[in-house]
Amino acid sequence: MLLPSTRESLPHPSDTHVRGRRDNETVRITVGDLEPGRVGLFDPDAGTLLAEGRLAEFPSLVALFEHMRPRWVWSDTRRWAPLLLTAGVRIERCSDLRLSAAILEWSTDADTSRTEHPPRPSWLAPGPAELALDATHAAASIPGAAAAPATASSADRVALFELDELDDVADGGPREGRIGEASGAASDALGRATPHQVADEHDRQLAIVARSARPPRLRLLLAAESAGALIGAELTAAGVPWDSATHDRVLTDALGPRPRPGAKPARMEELAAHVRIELAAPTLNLDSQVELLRALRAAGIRVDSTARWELREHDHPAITPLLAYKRLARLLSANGWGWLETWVIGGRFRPDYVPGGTATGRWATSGGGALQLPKQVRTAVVADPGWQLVVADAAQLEPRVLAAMAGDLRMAEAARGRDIYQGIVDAGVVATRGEAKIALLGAMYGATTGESGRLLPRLARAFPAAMALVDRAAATGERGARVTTLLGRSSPLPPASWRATQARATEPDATAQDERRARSSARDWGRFTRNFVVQGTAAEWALCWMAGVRARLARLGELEDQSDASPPATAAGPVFARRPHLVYYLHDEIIVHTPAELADEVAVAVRESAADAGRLLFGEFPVDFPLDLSVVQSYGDTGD
DNA sequence: CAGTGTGGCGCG
DNA sequence: AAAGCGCGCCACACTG
Repeated sequence: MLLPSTRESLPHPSDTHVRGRRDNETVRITVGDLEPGRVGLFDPDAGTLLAEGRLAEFPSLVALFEHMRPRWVWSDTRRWAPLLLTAGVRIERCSDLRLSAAILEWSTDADTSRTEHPPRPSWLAPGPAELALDATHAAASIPGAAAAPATASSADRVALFELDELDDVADGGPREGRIGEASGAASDALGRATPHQVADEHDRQLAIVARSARPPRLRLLLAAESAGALIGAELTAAGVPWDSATHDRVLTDALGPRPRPGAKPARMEELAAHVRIELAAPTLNLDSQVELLRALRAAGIRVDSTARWELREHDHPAITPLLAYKRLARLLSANGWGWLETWVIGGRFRPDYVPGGTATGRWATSGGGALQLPKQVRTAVVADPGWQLVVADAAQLEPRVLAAMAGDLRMAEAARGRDIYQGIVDAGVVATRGEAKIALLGAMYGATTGESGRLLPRLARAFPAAMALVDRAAATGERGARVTTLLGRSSPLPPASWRATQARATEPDATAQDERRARSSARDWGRFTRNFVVQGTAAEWALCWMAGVRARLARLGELEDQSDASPPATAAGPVFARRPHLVYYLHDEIIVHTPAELADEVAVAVRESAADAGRLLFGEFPVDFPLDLSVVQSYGDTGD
């Protein structure tokens, strides 16, 4: 087992005197603030304060204990991990209580009715522990999951903060908004937690997990989520190796030389002039949708928007230069010289990752647009001298996840050892690879019309189990209930406005329009929950994959530390300068920056981790997760 | 004038 | 004409 959480580690021999602990127990150490500016490390199982010191001493205190390979338990990885990384201290594993609470808060797997003592209120979780809203949801998305006959007692529903600012929580209504998002008050509370409070919260969470219907799955999810949080902090610390000169060349080739502030690049001006002539609109500002739409219609081009997909359908001499202009405008505003100056410092792009930042468990980023790096500028991602990039993405991850979740053997068979879309063609389900792709995406996204909708029945006939899973998830969402991923992340409830719309349609004086609107919004939410179970479980696979890669890279790095075959990647910071390390993550794709002589071993580690992730989630179910993997100097050289 | 909403487009 | 999910960011347009 490679995932930090699931590997039981032996305490260092010299630690056995620290406390009488069985060898197979994982040591945990909680981290918190004792008073402003002072940090404490606490052993909750021995009840001992292990160490305390000034905030500046925190990394060296952690370093003192890391050889015991403890699980570091803290409120928020985004607060604590950067302090360690800038000081050159790497840890093996942690528990992020903020992210865990966000998952457990809605974990309908947790059954509070079976215990005399409901979980203690949390100073951490921003909402009431609504633990039993929909007993059937688990069965809807987890094969073989038993529905927990749980009802939340009112004691579970107390507001967890005794803070007036959180009135909206105290009413006990469903919380809306982003997963893992903390209010200002919550952030303050997080910052002030003592190591003892952190320990209490951890105990509370462990108790919820233990009472849940599927403790091993939730345990894996929380471990993976926490590993992800650590990786997110490490990705920022290491940064994406970025060659600004290459980026500048891309910009100059496309746009012309960098213009003075306020001016448009030469290529854009040329194209704009061209468009103005063709539209006979000499003063047209192409950046204004309003003006542009008016000018297009005045020129006899019947469009309802200025969107590219719509413009593309028209044959008019203004269209080609207009589309070229829009493409350049996008490049300039999203990833132009301004972006380069703001986001690339010292040869590294350091985006701010937000692990668990979306409803489905995918990550978000804030600033820099790291998850939207256009293919065009990926040539600027270049390994340091003597280093290489191992770029890998999981081929058709979501359909494979769906096949495995649903236990659909025929679909898994179509995927095994090949392109799943081709496999579907070979199985005689549809005629072409293109049709297979459209049909499968349509199944996961909830298409109803067009080519996709037309192909769905054939897919359903060939793969009834897979189709039934997503259809069930959609039906659950249409009822306004939650669905759950394989490991136990639950979807949010629809907003109050959604419920109001549904309620209105059932009133005696409801109009046809009320009913239509209710039906439409129910379908909308059903498409969300349909996709949630697949996208969310795929995100879980990716977290496990990445956690495995991280663990294996750490082992390679220990060896590499002894050698100096490659020059250090000093811009990667003190922890990673001589070790292969993750530098980029994009839903189903990773990049490892590695000393060149280790690239082949890294590639093996990445592949083995993918296989491990499949087994962690799906056991021996015969599904595979092949990777498209390349060892390159530049991200632009991967061939896709 | 700042704050908010929307269209458009990049990524998976 | 966006059929069909999840995001973030930019510029423009509108609101108060």
